[in-house]
Amino acid sequence: MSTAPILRVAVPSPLHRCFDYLQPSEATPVQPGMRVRVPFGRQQQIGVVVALATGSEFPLSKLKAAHAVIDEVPALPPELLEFTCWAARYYHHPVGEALATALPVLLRQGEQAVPHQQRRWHLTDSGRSALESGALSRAPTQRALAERLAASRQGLIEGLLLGDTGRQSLRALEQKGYAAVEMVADFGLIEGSGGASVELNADQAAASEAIAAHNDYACYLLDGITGSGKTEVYLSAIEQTLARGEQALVLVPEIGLTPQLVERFARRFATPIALLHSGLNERERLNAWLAARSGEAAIVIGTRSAIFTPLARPGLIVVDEEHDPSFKQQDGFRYCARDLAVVRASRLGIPVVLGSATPSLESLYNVQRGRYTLLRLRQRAGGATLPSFRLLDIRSKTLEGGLSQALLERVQTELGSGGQVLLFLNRRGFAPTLICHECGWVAACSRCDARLTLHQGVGRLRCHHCGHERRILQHCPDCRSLDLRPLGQGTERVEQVLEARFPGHRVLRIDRDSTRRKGAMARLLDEARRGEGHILLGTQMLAKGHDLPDIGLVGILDADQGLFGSDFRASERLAQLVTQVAGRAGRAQRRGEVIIQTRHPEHPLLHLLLERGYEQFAEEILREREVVGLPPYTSLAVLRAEAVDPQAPLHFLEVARDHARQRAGTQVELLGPVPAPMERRAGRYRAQLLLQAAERRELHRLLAQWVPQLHALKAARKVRYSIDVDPYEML
DNA sequence: AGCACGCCGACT
DNA sequence: GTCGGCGTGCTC
Repeated sequence: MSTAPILRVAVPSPLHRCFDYLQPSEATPVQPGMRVRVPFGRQQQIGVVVALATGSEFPLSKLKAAHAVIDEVPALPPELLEFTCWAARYYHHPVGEALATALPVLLRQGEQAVPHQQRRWHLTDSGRSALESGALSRAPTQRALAERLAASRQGLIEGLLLGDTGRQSLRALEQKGYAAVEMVADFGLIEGSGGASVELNADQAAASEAIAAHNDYACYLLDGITGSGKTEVYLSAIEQTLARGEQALVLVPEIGLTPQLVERFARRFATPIALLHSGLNERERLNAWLAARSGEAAIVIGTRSAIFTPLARPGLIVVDEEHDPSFKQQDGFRYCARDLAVVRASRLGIPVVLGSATPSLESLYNVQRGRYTLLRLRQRAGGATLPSFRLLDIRSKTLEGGLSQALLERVQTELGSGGQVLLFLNRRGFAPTLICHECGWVAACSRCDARLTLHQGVGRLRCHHCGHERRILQHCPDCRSLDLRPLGQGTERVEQVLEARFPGHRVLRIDRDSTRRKGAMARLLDEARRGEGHILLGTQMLAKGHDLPDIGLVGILDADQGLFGSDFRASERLAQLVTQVAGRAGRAQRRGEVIIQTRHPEHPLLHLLLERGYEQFAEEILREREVVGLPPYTSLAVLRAEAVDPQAPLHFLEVARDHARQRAGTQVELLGPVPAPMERRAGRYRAQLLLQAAERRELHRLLAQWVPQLHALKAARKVRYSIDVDPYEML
């Protein structure tokens, strides 16, 4: 005799465990991955059945029954369910919350997992003969409708068939039995036209063949300098995936999912493509998700969270710009989609391609270790040469809007010869500081340990850390002086200076402020591509793989921010930024030039990067990381805490640290706690405790015991805390 | 995280 | 006399 199984349910709550339930009374067969509505405390929750069990640690008599089973088929297929649970364990995040993040919001809220339905009309056989016999000649509207239906093979969606009128005529056709309606799923997919195909160069062909050589798990690092045509390799590999009848999942950075990229895919493949990005509403997101799950979508392109897309016939995963920090989620469930892509591919037994012109140190390390296979693209399309580099010492130089005279003159000659210029400054706004010239008072944020940035365009002072905003002051609150001056350079201010200095030329400013409105970015880039003699001025947004016009001169206004960051990844990021921005220079016949302004022209890292290139630079930084024992040679985790009370975070972290000490061997080092580099943010004090281990295994052994117990500590009640495994930023 | 229970201050 | 502050404990 078999008893009904017990449902092990992950409920969205910050608790690191599952809850057991009895099956609901109507005995639907329950499978893992199905959603259930369950009583939880005094509330109701929607949870996911993680497993079926024969017993429970909890007294059987106290088990409650689930209210209802929502799905007939598991919302999460077994592979995705197990993968997500694995990720929750790896990042030490509560399973219920991890599963909730993996599900589209509508499914989290209990909606049925069905795509949007549309009414599709087609002509019946009798309708066809009626049309041929001319029976509709006296009803012109009906006749027109019937003719349009006759011309379409699969029938027409009602919205497309009808304008404002014609509804009655359509009903008439239906009543006569000439037209019939059916409900069809509308996944909102893009239908590629296909056709366009490009001849690959030798490097590209070799890379694409390597990827397609066998279809087991293998991880490839596609290291291709800017303009070497990485996308063509992806497309070619995907082509072979599709030819096997399998699906491809493509992950791109947040800013990388541009209409140009989508067009490129659509022009290449005559297949349905699903997009998953932040611009979708919840219904569209669910539709795309379902299209991937059903296999309706052959290609799925999405940002970070798309790594949790169910796939009916997975065949290949691609991660474009794999070094991009936006693959790491910075709050809640702090996963890294690039790392998870490798894990998922391995579990699925399919290849994964990580592509970048500036690979992350982690990936290069994995190549050295023989875990990844390196594929190199060394030729630039169209035979374009790499730009030349020049360091410009700006110590004791007069700057005009952050530009030295030497750089300004170079801009002048470049524009004079009809070339375009790209200037890079990683600081938006007009000026990063407003200072009183009389007494030295500076405008500071009342809620953060930070200065307010002056935004002259909107006439406000803004905190870039908490969003706090105020009017621009007319006089100093300390000494009443009217002499308040902006100090330092932001893109807004440089824009003004450039406009005054080069009146005949268009300055296109591209930063978060100028591209906030929908489509603004596309319009600016469009103008840049069409025009001549433009100056492009922007923040790091410009460095992220957009299709830019040929640039004759690239200027980096201030390289020093990246040279002395508090974060151990600062130099890696600077090198990636410089290399990516420089990659915009000289793509066509002419050799471009990159000028880097610095107050540290002797800095060895800058020289290494400019003289030997990114790869050598990366090798050197890797050696340094090995010597000082930083990732990827060690594993890190950070426990962060914040509270309004200034003492509470440090106190909690001390208690937590002592708690960990009791169960940590000598294998895991506990460093700190220390206040965060910017201690107060949005009115809360922040601190962090660093955990470091030579063996990832040891770190995880400790975290697995320790993290679930933290919530029971008294000191935890007074703070908000989070655990970050493999942190990207130590802020 | 929610949500309730429970035990001490200023008010219709 | 109550309404309500947030400390503490629980969720199968």
